[in-house]
Amino acid sequence: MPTKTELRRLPRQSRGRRRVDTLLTAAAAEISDVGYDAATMSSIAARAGASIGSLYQFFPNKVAIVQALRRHYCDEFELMWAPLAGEAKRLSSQELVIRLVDSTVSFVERHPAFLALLDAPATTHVSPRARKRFQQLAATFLLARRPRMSPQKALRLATMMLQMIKAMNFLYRDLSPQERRPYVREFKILLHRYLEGQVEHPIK
Amino acid sequence: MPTKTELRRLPRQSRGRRRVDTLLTAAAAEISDVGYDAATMSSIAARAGASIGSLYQFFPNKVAIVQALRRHYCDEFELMWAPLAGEAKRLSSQELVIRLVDSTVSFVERHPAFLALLDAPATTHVSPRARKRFQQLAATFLLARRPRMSPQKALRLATMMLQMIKAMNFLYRDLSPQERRPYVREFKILLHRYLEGQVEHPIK
DNA sequence: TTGAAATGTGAGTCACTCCTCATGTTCCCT
DNA sequence: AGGGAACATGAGGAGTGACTCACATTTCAA
Repeated sequence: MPTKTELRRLPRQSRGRRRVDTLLTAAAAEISDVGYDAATMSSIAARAGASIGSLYQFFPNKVAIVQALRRHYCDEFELMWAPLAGEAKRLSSQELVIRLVDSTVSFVERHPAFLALLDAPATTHVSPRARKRFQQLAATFLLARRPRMSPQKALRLATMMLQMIKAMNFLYRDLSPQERRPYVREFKILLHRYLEGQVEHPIK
Repeated sequence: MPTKTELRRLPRQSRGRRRVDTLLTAAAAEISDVGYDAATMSSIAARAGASIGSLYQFFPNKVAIVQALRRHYCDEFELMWAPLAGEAKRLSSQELVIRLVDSTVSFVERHPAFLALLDAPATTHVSPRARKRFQQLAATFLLARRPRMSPQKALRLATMMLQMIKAMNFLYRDLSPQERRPYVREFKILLHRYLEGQVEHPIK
């Protein structure tokens, strides 16, 4: 049976809400500093200025913390990208790509722990349902620009697009700051060329 | 200081060489079955029909095992791709892409542990030197086809290409067998369109 | 044959980290 | 004011898994 990863208890007082917030912030900082494996429950609690017991008041285990973080990230991404769905029909293909890539870069700059979580074990991933919803969101961008495309194809392209963005995140994390710019540009070109491709492709 | 990850002792007898071989095979099987984290030194030794002590005769720690595996994989990849360097000038862009992608797919089919290691911690990665050599190899393919390209650009394109192939591996691992084919095709198209792109690109 | 080097063994040590719990403190409602 | 619920604390239980070591067995060259 899978591990329970919901909050153990929902905070009821503002003190509790502040605690949960502080704990998640500390967890993100710790994970970004030392990585998922080396981030221990004690170190997270200590960093938040809380006791171990306090941490366990709200989070039943380590996975629950990471999943809460990921849910936050998911929400922020959707908030960030939601407007694009409406604008997509007015945007050119390259403008869409630029928006998607640049917003992602600014996101990972704001959330270094997101990059550190790129190779955390699969047990910490968000639910397949949430993944699907995310893909659907990306698919709407493509469908808005080309309404005649089949939903299946839109979903396939969206999956590819998201995978490319994930690949960019990996590279972004591992490159030195001055190498990043040119590669980000390269990813825009790559995505644009891929999405732009119109003619029937010769590869069987 | 970083962990020592060389072999603790080089096997001197054929018995020893067999052991090392068996241990590495068992490690790959175990990692592919349960993942890097859950694969314990005891479980690996047991799977190889050896004792813990025997395992530690040759490998000083867990990281050393994974690095030995990765070195094997590296060698096989280079062996597999080396011929392409010579043929590249005769191959069309799409033929090159097809060869690269198909050989990678057959590789990961033969070595499921390679996929399982995709999100093992960075401490288990091969040395930056080995990485660089690999990128250089990929760069020669591109240079062979377009000798007028600057080495810097070739290296940048090679890095992108390898990153795409890595992204494909992630997707390949996470997809169901019947979903894989169409996505592999999609990656060929993506790579081809990216490498084929000739005109100055409008993205700043 | 023989002895030194190579290899094999597995119970035990050690360090570490997740998580519980009994008890204390703060908050808030009536 | 008072009492119950929410929150805080940190020592310790419990389990795990990497790694050691003293000793046994096998190999092989001289």
